[in-house]
Amino acid sequence: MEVNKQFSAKAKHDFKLIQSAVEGGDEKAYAELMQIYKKPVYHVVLKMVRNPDDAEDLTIEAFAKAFRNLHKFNPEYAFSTWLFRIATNNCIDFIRKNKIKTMSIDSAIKIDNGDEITIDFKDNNLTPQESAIKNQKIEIMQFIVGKLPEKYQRLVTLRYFDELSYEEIATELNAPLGTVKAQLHRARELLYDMVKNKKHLI
DNA sequence: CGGGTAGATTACCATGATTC
DNA sequence: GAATCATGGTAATCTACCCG
Repeated sequence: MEVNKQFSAKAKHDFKLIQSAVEGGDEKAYAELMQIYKKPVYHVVLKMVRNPDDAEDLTIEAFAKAFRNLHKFNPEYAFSTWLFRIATNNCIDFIRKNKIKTMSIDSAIKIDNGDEITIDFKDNNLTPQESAIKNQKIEIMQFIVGKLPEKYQRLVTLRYFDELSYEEIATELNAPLGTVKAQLHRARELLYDMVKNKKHLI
């Protein structure tokens, strides 16, 4: 592990610790790294989640992840940079998870590929006209899909209206399969979101 | 039943945009 | 110019279903 000369003494010290941690399995080195960075990481995390309990958890998680992957650490960058990125990414994922959890309680949308598209609205302004709305579900569906970012429109159209397989879509769009899967997943996420917050529809 | 597979979800990370 | 947060790509993993 060659240390870049332009790093500060502090950063160099970090590298030493990392080295003895990862190569020598030195418990103390781990402890010291944690000691040094625990507070800063905690504060970063806390700012993102605005909840001390979650911040505690996420801080520990971040360290766990970082240490688990210490051998993959690229010494081209300062350790702090790397650590913070792990911490923030972890937070982002956490926040995402929570967002999903809190929605889809008062609204549900279901898409399956048997040519059936159903949308259920279940919130306070339930009216006798609700059934009428349901009759227009496909139109609504197309309307909502029309509001998606173009990228996703394409995906959703191919998948749910043209009924192509993931692989076919991947070929069609010349994109990796994993990308197609993830993007479609996100498109669905967006749809849920839109149905929930109807303001987005206008 | 079990293993094969399409599809769905999740983890991980990089980069971009925005704000301070 | 760093801090903060969003968005996106990729791959691994999980799940449900089918067919033998």
